[in-house]
Amino acid sequence: MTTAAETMRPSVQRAVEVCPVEVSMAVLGGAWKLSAVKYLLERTHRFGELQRRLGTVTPRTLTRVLRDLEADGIVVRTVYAEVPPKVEYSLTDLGRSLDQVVGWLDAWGDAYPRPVG
Amino acid sequence: MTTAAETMRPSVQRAVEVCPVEVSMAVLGGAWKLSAVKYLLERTHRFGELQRRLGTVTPRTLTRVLRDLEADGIVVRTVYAEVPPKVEYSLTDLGRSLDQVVGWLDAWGDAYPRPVG
DNA sequence: TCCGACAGTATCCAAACCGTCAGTATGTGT
DNA sequence: ACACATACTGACGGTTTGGATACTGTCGGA
Repeated sequence: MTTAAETMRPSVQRAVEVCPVEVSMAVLGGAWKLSAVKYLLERTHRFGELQRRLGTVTPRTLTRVLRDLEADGIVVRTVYAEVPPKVEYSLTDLGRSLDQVVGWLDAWGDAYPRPVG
Repeated sequence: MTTAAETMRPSVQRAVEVCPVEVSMAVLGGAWKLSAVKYLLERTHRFGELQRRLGTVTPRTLTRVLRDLEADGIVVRTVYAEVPPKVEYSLTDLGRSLDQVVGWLDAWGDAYPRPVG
């Protein structure tokens, strides 16, 4: 049999040993991840669409980000057997369950420096 | 004059250029950070208390985590001129404003692998 | 015939992150 | 005399993360 722990990415596994919040941060932390999720909450995107909306991300990095999110069960990757290639990214139920927090973190980040001065 | 941007840590500054959610992750992302905040939401802690509650964190790492949180306006560090040294860490208003999200992320992380298996 | 769009890969490189180990200073307890 | 507790700091190193740059293959359009 295969337990969930065996297929988890190393950083997530480590987090499980420590604290639930660490698990969340292991899955959602890191550059571009939540921005990508934020756009995917809007609607399904193609690879190039995400790249353009994120602005300065390189294809190499975006690929890694999306592959991690896929491995963690947040996004689904759908490949169409067409030429030129067409690949769509959308959220799983688990990914959609992030709607609230992402909205919250977006608002908090937007207001961030202001409480200081 | 001094703008907020000038005193921000580099990773936070970069995030500001990208997206508000990235700002949140720049401030809150990384090992031990949200776990520390979680305990500090309970009450003020001394350095050693936090270290023991976090379990396997090294003093070196914990220091860096707390210094970052201080620089980002999340925690306050109070040093008492005593021997042996006594240092207390507590949350700022901004830090306390994380109560909801931390609770949410803790719950989400706790439930995490179950939706899959 | 050559160019661009598409969704990436390959390879290399730099910075950030996090950990280990050793050491600091001072006062109390045995 | 010696260890212990406290809250660190410094030097160093490995691993992970993220970025720069160049390249792949196929098709439709100019």
